[in-house]
Amino acid sequence: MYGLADCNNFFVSCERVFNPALNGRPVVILSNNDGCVISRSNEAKRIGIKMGQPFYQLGEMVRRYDVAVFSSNYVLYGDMSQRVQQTLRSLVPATEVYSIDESFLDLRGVEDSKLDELGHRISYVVQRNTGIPISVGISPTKTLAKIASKLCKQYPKLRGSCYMHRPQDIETVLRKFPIEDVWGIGRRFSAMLQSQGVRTAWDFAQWPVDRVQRLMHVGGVKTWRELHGEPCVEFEEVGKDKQQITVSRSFSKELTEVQDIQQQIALFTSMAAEKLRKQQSVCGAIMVFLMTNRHREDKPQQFANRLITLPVGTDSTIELVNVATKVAGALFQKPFQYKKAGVILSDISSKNAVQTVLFDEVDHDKHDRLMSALDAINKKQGARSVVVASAGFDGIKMNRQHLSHNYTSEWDDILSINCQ
DNA sequence: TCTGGGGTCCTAGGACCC
DNA sequence: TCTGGGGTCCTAGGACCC
Repeated sequence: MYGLADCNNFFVSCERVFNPALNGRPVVILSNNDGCVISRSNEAKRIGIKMGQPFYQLGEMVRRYDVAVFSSNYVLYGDMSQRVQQTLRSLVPATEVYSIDESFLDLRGVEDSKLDELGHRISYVVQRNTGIPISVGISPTKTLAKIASKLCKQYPKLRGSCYMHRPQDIETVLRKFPIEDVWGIGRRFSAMLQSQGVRTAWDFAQWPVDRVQRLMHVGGVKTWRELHGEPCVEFEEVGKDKQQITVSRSFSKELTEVQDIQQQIALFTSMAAEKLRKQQSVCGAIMVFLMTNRHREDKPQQFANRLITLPVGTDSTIELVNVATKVAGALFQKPFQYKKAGVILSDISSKNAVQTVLFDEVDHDKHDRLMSALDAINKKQGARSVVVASAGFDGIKMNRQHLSHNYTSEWDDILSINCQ
């Protein structure tokens, strides 16, 4: 049996833990740059605020319904996520962290007769220890466990956990479960299936498998088999290293000066290199991209990007920033106004397997020592205490007008709460 | 005025090899 | 008239996830 523990309205729930006055009110959390709604309380869903909706489109609603609005505070959410994961680990044999607000639970070895009780215990203890409400689904496959956990959100009488295992129960649920809500069925396949008369997970499960293979390839077949109770998506306990590391942002205002672009690219590259060193990897290639505002049809559009292959795999901020800022300078063109930019590190491999070259122009040992010192200082003194000069001290040109406190990590914030 | 960010996997097609 | 066969590797793009 697989379990899935999914935090309810996670970002909203994190804000509510430290600000209980938000309970009962519509609450929304905005994406970076205060752009779109990315988390909603049930009250916010009820008054019709959509996932991904641009914030400015809410207009009058915010006042009319007294909606509480927050910029996303990833320092806080990341920390709360750790607490939830830690609690989960203490309750089951193994967990697989799937995203910031979801973990799969390995329940092999747990007696079937105890699963229902265990699910409810997990839900209760996580809420008690962290303040975060969660929905636990338990079923023979990951896809079915996801469906079971969604049922909890729909039916409060399940009290936070749903153990769905009897074939007749699974059939009853699948017959009502909308196809577009099934894990692995996205917008495109959902539209295709709807056009073929498939409305529910059950309708889809009735298709012959070769038809699924023909129209939806291996991914579709996996989903189909999982709905039939045959596990196809394995449990993966150990966190794998990233094969690709991206840092990109939209800017609050379009950038039109090459120096500004280069400074932002230098900063993004530093952040990406830091992530790379954290997983003890090196990258063999770096891509830089600049893009204009795709929503402004009245202005000239550009998506400029270039991939640079490095002679030797590296994790040095200095080396990567050098390459990236040069590329950014070359990509930049005058009439365009850039709204977003980013870097992608790829061809990632383990640091202790670096291929050297005969005529290496960079003293990698020296860079290693410098990077270790830099990471150590920034860990102790706070992120970006020491930066490469080209990244500047201004940070990212981003809007965050509704930011909450870093309740779990910043002493100053805690003091300011006590003073209120 | 205003519209997020970061990933993975799979497939098709081209380049290249013998 | 008529132009092999079978691989591998790489990349771009499309699908999906949160």
